Formats: sequence, C-alpha cells, structure tokens
Amino acid sequence: MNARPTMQDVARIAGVSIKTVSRVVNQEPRVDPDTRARVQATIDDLGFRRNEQARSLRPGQSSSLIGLVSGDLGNPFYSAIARGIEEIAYEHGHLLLTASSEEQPERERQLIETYLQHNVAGLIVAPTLDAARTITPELLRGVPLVSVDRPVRDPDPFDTVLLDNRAGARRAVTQLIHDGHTRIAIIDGNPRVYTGQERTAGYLDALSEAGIAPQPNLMIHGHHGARHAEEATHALLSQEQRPSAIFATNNRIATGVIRALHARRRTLAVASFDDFEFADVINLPLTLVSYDAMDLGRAAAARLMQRIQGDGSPPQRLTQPVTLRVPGEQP
Amino acid sequence: MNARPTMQDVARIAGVSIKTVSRVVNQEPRVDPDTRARVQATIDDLGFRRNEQARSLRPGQSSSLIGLVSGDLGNPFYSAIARGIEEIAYEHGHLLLTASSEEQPERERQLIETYLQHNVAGLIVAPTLDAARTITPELLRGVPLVSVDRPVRDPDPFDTVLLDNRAGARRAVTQLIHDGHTRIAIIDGNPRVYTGQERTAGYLDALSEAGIAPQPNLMIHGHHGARHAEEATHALLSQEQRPSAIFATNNRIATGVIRALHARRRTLAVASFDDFEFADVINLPLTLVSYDAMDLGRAAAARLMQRIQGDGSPPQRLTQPVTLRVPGEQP
DNA sequence: TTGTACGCGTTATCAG
DNA sequence: CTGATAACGCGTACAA
Repeated sequence: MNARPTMQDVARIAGVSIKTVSRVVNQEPRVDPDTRARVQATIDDLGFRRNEQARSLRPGQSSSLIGLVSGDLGNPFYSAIARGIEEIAYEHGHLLLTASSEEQPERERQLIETYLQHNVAGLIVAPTLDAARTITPELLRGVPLVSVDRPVRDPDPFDTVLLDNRAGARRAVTQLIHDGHTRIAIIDGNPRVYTGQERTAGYLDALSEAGIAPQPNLMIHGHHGARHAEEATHALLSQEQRPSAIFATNNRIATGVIRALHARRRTLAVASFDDFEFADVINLPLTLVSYDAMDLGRAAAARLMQRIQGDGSPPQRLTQPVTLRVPGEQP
Repeated sequence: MNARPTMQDVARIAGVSIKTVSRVVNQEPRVDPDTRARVQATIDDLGFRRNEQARSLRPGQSSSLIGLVSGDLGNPFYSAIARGIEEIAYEHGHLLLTASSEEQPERERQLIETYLQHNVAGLIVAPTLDAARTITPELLRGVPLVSVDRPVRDPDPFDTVLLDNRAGARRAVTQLIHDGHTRIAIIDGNPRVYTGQERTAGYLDALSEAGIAPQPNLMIHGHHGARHAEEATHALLSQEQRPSAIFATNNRIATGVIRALHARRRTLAVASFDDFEFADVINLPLTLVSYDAMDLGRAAAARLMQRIQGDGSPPQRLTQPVTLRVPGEQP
C-alpha cells in the first residue's frame, strides 16, 4: 500500500531538516521544545518508524539482531532455551533469529554464514557433533559466539553454558544406590554426544563411590530415541543378570524405558536426566534430574550481551545447577 | 578482529570495478568468464559475503526476514509451529525472527512494530485475545500477515490457518457417545478463546446429533491451566450427577483431569483435543484429537511466501485436518 | 538550536 | 562486456 515514510518525509512535512528529525527520534537533548513537539506530532501522524537496516548500516552501530542455531526448535528442550534467550534479548532491545541445524554440521555452518550476512551482533549455538571442524574463529570474524548445552570443542575457544551433567547423573544414581539398588543399568544414546558422555561418567562416579563394579552387560549405548531405548529395555530384562533399576541419560530414552516396562507390566526403579510432565501420573518409582532449560538460554544470552557490549575477557565455561526430583514429593 | 571485506575490497584487489563484483556475486550473465573466475577467486580468498542489510536498503529489494509472534515459544505447540515455518522459510531463502507476546496485546503490537522497523518481508502471528484492536492494516502498511491457530478477528482481513477445531471436537465426543456415554462433561479454558469456543461448539454438535440435551452442570468454563482443571475435575466428581466421561478442550486441561483421576484412583473415559506423548502409558481409556502442529506452521509459511511473491487474492481461511487417535491402537 | 554534506555497502542506470 | 555515479535511509562531523 502506502510506501513507508522516511525521515526525509517527516522533515519536509514538519518543515525542518532531516537532522532535526533524527535528533527527535534519538531523543537527543539539544532540540527546541516547540520544534520537538511539532516533529513528534508529524512522526505520530505519519506513523514514521526508523528503518533499522539503514541505521545499522553505519559502522559501529551493531544490528540488534542475534542468531540462534539449535538442533531442532521443535524439541521442547531447545525451544525452552530459545524462550530464555528471547527473554534476555528482549530486555536488551535485541531480536532473535532462530533456525535448526538438524544436527548437520554443514547446515549449521551455512546458517551461521547466513546470519553473518545479516550482520548479527552475536550468535548462540547448540553445536552439532562435528562443529569443531566447521565453527572456527575465522568463520566468525570477530562476531561473538556462545555455545549452549554442548561445547564446540574441548577446550572451547568460545563461551559455553552447560548443565552440570556429571554431578546430576552421579546424584541420581547415588540415590538409586541409597534405595538399595546394586544392579543399575544405564541406557545412553550416541556415545559421541557430549552430554551423554558426561552423564555416563557421572553414573560411573556413583558406582565407584559405592564400591560397585560397573558391569558391561548393564551398559547400553548407541540407542537413539524412544524406540531404540524400548528395545534395549526389553533386551536388558531378557538377559540373565537383570537390573533392578535403570538410569536413562535423557527423557527420550526414559520414554522408551517406561513404554517397555508398561508393556511388560513390570515395576522397576527408573532414574532419568530431564524432568517431564506426567511424571507424577506414572506408577513407577522415578528419580529425575531436573533443571530449568530456560535458564540455560537466559545464561547464554546474558553472556552474549556482555560480549556484544565489548567484554574481552577469556572464554568462560558456565555450569547451570540441576536438582533431583522424586515425583510424589511435591515441591 | 578483521573487518568484514566489502565489494569495494574485492574490486580493488581483483582489479575490477565494484559493479563487476556485484555481477559475479549476483550471478548475472554478461561477465567475461576470465574476469568472473578472477573475481570469484578473490571473493573466496577474502571470504567475502554480501551484506544483506545494505542490499535490502534499496527499494524493491525485500529483506528475506520474516517475523513470528506467538504466545510463548516455550510452549511445544507454538515451537512446533515455529519449526514448520522455519522449514518452509529456509527453502525459500528466508530467515525467521521469533518472539513471544505472552498473550499481551500491547506487547504483541510492539513486537510487530519492531519487526516492521527491521523491514520484515512478512509476518506470522498467533494472535492474542485482543489483537482485533491492535493489529490493523494501517499498522502493517502493506506488509503481508498470516495468522495461525486463531483468527485476528472474524471475519478476518488477513490470511488465516486454523485447525478443524469444531469437527475434531465433534468427532471425539461422538466417539464417546458411541462407546455408550451419555453424561459427558466438558472442561474448557477461557471462554473468550477462539479455539475453545469452536471446540465447545463441536461438543454441542455431537450431543445434539445424538439427541442428548446438554447439561449446564457438566459444562465447566474458565479453567485455565492444569491446576484449575484438576480442581474442576474434583468438583465434577463430587456432585450428584457425575459424568462418565470428560472432554478436555486442550492438553493442559487434560493433564489436570488425568492428575485428578489419578489422585482419586478413578477410571473415567477422557477425550481431549491435542495428542501427547505418554498417552500410551496412561491407564485410562483415552480419545485424542491429534494433528501435526508443524503442518500449521508449514501452511502458514507457504501462504506467506505466496503473499510476499505478490499474490493479491482475497484473504484465505485454510483449515488443517485433524485425526482421532485411540492410544493402544498403534498407527 | 538547526542545517549541510558525506559515508555506510549494495544495486540500478546509463554511458563507454 | 565493463565502469562511473547516483540512489537507498540514517547518523555524524562540522558549519552556520
């Protein structure tokens, strides 16, 4: 419809120069109150809005855009992170671009490049497995990046916000041991995934502390998604040395475990990283490692804002706390 | 670190004019192959990337940004929509901005304004209750908008993508009637919400078709969130004329209903709009209205892409299909 | 207090 | 086939 009005238009109609309009828009002090009022009236009248693209074209003016690359925004874990980032970004007057890498490093790199073409002020990335190859300081050209949930590589040249994966797993498994369990199985996903590695290490920590020797036939790896975990559970319960408890390293695996137990009408103690709704309605003794995924996003965004504002300190690794929850005990 | 190279830099180093670089970057045909190769080599060498902000500063060049305003990106329903939008946007070379209105009309309006300041090519909005007042064609100034999940107003001057709320509810309740139920309660949220209204209408359709008179004391409204629905369920089960089945108009309400039934160790038939994981593990006869939320996003984005490409046809109302699912019956 | 002139990085026009 | 030059909308020196 109507073309969008520019400062030029406002200036012409208000009978002032473009610079005066700029001063009013940017709330600069040295403007005559009458002039200011007249210009403001024209702005309101025309519905003028500053063109942010033109504004940030000037050097020094950063673009107030930040970019997020996660594995899959449809995954509630990542969308909670996005929501947390959004909240902090909004408070700082930034907008958030979101895109999903689908865990493909090449797509991830491409998305970052596209973001850079759009002059983002900073990036937050939940890195893919092979991000270490593709995400480099040369790619970024000085644009700050904060990784979340997993590090880009280890040690990481970027700021990183992680969960306390190892301690959380250790505490959950220790709780199972406290409850008298000694044959505790673990079902993990892709063994190359950082979080799974840490959580497996925590599982071993707990066993070791209790003087329990880990049993290879109780340690299942490479079972991605609920379906695989379901099969793995059936396999575990069919073998001779059956576990009395199962530790699932994430909630998709926990879902599979619960499905399998439900199908067999078996009651087993289940511990899991990640909390979930309906935990209270499931008739199983559960021990859940709980945390606020939004806080991960908030922390990552807060760190990024510091970087955007020029913080040049060495890369930080921030660890977010987790808590143990036993459903039935209301918080 | 290194400043970002510009076309100017490429031109200087390759020994050509800036326009020739532009031609190579934009794959325009009339360039000498040798020149093209030399320029391309320089581009690769310097890692040059076109500045999209500068590009879209020119009139006519739209910005390849689209904006999404939903109630809460942390809500899996909305994040699935966002994921669907993202997918289509990516295929068309567009990037997605996301932000949450928190169901506040003023914030929603502000976010739309901010998006417009950033020159978005189009908008997708899951409108708040009072969006009818704030989202107007004047606000948008010709930028296309597609509403999703709810219309902005009725009739809607914008394209809208909705679920088949009424038919879905009707089919679910009809299923309950088929199973022999006649005292079927409904628990709905805020009666001003469009989807709840439609689903309530579908509930009444089903009763009417079966010749069952609706009973006011079985129709509960205004119970937002799982907690309220839990209380409402307790109240329903404490009154004289108890229902033998409950229809929950969304999954948060269903969660409350299931919690209450679990607490009372009661088995009741439950129908609900919205599918959810764990439905298979809950020991209750469930009837779920299921759909793919990503498809909502895909449809909205596809429509928006048509508008961005200049489609000037009258506003469309697209209805996405829903299916009935009875957990236990594997798909 | 206000205005003029220039530059940001790109694309479009039009001449060579 | 190639290049000089003028926009695009805004902010910033520097003048007035």
